[in-house]
Amino acid sequence: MQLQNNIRLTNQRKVILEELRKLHSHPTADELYEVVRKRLPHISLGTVYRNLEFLARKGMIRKLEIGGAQKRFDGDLDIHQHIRCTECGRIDDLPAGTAVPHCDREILENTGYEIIECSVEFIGICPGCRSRRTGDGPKRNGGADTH
Amino acid sequence: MQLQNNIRLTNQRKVILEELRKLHSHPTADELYEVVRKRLPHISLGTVYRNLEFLARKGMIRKLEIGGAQKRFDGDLDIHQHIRCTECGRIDDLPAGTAVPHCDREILENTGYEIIECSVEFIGICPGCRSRRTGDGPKRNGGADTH
DNA sequence: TATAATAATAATAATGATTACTATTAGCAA
DNA sequence: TTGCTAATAGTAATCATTATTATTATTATA
Repeated sequence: MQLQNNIRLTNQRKVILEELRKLHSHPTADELYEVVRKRLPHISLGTVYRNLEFLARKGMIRKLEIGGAQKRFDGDLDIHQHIRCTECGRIDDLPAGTAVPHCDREILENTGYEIIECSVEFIGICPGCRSRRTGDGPKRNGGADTH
Repeated sequence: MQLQNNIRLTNQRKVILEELRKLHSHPTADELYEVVRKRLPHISLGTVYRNLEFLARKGMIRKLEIGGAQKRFDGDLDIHQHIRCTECGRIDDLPAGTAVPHCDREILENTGYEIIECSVEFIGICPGCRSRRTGDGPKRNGGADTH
């Protein structure tokens, strides 16, 4: 069995893909590594990095084109935008159609760029961090979950 | 003379701010370091990093909330969006009003986030890289400059 | 099924960007 | 001027990611 032509199905690759698709937290490579390690205790972090890049290149997962110190990945291929918390780095999905940029095609063409994608990212403070600042809410990662 | 209350005006800080404001290339810390070094040959890279963070925190420059491996800074405080080349990392400005996202305020409020800003980033391939791929154009960083 | 070709792996080293540390210097208020 | 202290230069440390390499596992084919 193969994932598709020319793609070897290693157990590591299968588990990485399965676990990423289960999560809705847009994990970094090391976050996913910790999850995958519960099923494959001897997997190496490099394997997680390599497969995330590989799967993204094959179009099977999304590598998020957003800010922040670490790369983040998304198993959900449906078009949707994100909102990121500046305090804790948490990323939530926005429902499809929430933020549709008005792209003036002519002006874009005037820049000479060949457009590949448009990324709309909202930046704010998540419910968890907001209540943590006032001290009366959930202590960690509490609050809204758009899933 | 001070930049404003509680802000010491060191020569390094002054030069960093001046040079960043002159540039329209959204430089990384090390790119700006190379420029500043021409005026202050003994300045340290750490000083550039520290002051860029400092000036951004004071609202005197913008730290760009966009993708890519390195942080980038902008001396232009006017609201405008960017377009980034996936091949060379070059970032150009889009004219104000080019990409105005349709933000459904209600839906955003439903996520519970306190919105700080909305970043619209177009991702594509710049004219320089496009012609480099076909081999008939400018060899480095040629092409559109929206300034 | 056995075998060969080679892609993928684990472990580790190396790299690149950024931050932290520390003794010294310099900006600014009195 | 003097003193307080933030800022600096130089360097080390950290963090995320990529590269290296010997070994293992997957797949195509005999």
